[in-house]
Amino acid sequence: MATGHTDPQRRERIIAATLDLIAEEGIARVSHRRIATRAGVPLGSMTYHFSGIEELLREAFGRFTDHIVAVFDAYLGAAADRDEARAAVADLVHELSEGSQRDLVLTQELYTLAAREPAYRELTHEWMRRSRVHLEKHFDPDTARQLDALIEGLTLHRALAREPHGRALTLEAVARVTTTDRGSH
Amino acid sequence: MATGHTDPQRRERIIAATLDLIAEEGIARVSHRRIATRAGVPLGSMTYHFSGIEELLREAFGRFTDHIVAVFDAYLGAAADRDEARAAVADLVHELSEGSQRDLVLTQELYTLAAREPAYRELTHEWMRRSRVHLEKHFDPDTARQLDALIEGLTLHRALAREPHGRALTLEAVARVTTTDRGSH
DNA sequence: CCCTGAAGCGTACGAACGTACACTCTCGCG
DNA sequence: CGCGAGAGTGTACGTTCGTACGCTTCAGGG
Repeated sequence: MATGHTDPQRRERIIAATLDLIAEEGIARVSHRRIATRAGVPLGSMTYHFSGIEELLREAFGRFTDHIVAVFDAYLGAAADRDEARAAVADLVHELSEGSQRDLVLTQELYTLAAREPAYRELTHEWMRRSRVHLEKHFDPDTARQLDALIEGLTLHRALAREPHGRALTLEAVARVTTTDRGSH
Repeated sequence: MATGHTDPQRRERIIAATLDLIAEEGIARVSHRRIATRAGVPLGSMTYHFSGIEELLREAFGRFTDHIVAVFDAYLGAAADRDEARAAVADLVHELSEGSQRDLVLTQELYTLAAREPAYRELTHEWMRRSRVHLEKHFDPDTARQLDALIEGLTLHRALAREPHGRALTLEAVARVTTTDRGSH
């Protein structure tokens, strides 16, 4: 076609198509051609806008963490006190584990990359940092850290379990971790 | 070469090479040829022993879960009472998060597959079931479920964190989740 | 109105891929 | 000893891949 026109949306559409493809078919099936077809752009656009698949993946997961951090912000930012924060955490866990399959899959893909390549760990660090900022508004730093890990585990197990646990169990776990005084054993 | 001899170790070596390759380079870079080179077997062996990459992956991750469940058994099976169980859980979290990079990466790869394809979820179900069997020897079922999720989250966050938390924090989180009586908030 | 530089595209090439299948080799039976 | 059967292999085919690069198109200056 060669429109000769600058098209600033082109990059974004390619990135969106990349995330869709990864979510549906996995990193293993990502290729320039498949992304181009999905995005409705010519193959030549791929190398024109991105130096290679690696750069494309980094950008795509950058967009994804922006999105997922926004979800965290939406749920945790509104909480006014501890109890609201606890409820928000439970809502978040249930949203992430039974909401769009897309976010769940992309999260796992990102963790997989992060587990192997430090470059992607920057993204997960930022994500963890941002979620802790919210949690530390209501809980001390150690508790926030534990709670953050608990959110991760509950979300994953709930998403993968044959019979996902109910909201009551989520809330109980959150309450236990955020209860700072000593109980007997 | 065509030795004409049955070689029962051949399959196992291929599976081991597959796991090594996945751990080091990721699912995206798995191919018959690369596995064959790594395993020191001719290309023709690949299709002779396995109907295709899919079957190979299923078998490989089956071996991996056998291994990882054995690690769970080793840590949790020996605990004689609640406090030993708590300590074992902490040991397990720290072993998984700072032990071999290999197990960590393979775990994430498996979760990624499980998040997208139900077939792989069978493997994670069995894994979760087995770990709960151990935990339920010392804790009630709801607590075991929460603790199992906590283990997952603590392990992952510890493995990916810029500054991993110490054992004290792990133990505190475990204690909180396994403390069954009510504390004030 | 023409010219030019930037923006963007189509295509071709070499490498790597999965798979099929004709083939070689050895063991054990007769 | 000879030979059939089955285990295991080498190779060749069609496909798909990433990438390079010459080409087309058009906005804006002269």
